[in-house]
Amino acid sequence: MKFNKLINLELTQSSGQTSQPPWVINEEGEYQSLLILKESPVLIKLSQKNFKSLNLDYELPLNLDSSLFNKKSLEKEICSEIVRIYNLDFDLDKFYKFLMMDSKLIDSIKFCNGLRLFLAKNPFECIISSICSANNSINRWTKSISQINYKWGKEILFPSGNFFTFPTPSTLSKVYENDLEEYEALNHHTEIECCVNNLKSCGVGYRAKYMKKTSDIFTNQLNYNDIFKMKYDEAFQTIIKIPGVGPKVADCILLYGFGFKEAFPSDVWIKRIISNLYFNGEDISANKVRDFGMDKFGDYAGYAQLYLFHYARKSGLMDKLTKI
DNA sequence: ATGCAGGACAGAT
DNA sequence: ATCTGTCCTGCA
Repeated sequence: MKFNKLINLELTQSSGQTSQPPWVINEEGEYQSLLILKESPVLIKLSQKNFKSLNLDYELPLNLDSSLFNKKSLEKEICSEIVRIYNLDFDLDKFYKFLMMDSKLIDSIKFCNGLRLFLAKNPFECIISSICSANNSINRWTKSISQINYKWGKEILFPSGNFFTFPTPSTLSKVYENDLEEYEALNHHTEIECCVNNLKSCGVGYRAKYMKKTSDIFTNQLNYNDIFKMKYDEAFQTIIKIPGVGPKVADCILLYGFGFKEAFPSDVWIKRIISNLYFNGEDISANKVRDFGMDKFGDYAGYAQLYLFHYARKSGLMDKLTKI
């Protein structure tokens, strides 16, 4: 299958969006991920020769009776899910015309050409990823999330290898928080050094308890599907009550997990960039940056944040701002 | 080796 | 309402 849309897959994958860690690259250079669809779990393989199109191949699980499903409707489902995750229906050319109206933003187009939103395949994975990303580096939170995925996800066998679903809120809520808790629960029947079946062993640090509490809330109180039905403000007020979720993480969850494109996640980098471009380098609060971004960019706020961040990163603007 | 980067939060103003 | 110190880990 093929999608004729402008997209830079590599850039989109590596841009640090907190929906999920980057997909796994195989020997052929394809980006692979397990998707759970109504018809069946499928292993997706994406590749591209140039930024004008995206090629899709897929595999079904081993030991699956292929007479049980309809190939046509499965492929239709796969396509609409890929269009959704990579936001392929978003009109990038129109967005670029919008950026061109601001002389400070024009350069971002050539640095970020084909960069798209990378939306969650699973909102809960995005919630946990976003909590993990707080006060953390991209490299570290993606490794932690991958470990959580294979330690407590359900394994599914494909011809190309084995992949794991992301654990459910219920499963994650029951995982030990740290090695000591695990050690006690096992009545000391093992060395504490061997206790790695716990959240902290994934390198999440003090975020372990936030993740456990959050998992419990989504098991017993909150259905994340309700968030999709809300308006942005209500969704923000709901999600910011989650432990480990402040304004920045809430906006990441709303943007990458639920597709609220009017969200403008304001971290220190966005703050430095906005301050440098629009406030003469003056020190402004994260809240003011958020208000400014949402007001200036409207429904393009999420994309503007993405483009500003990577433009600054690639153009060397960030290095310049760090040295101040 | 110590110091620092990165948001949320509790406690204080 | 706004500020300060603390939380954990990986990397200079």
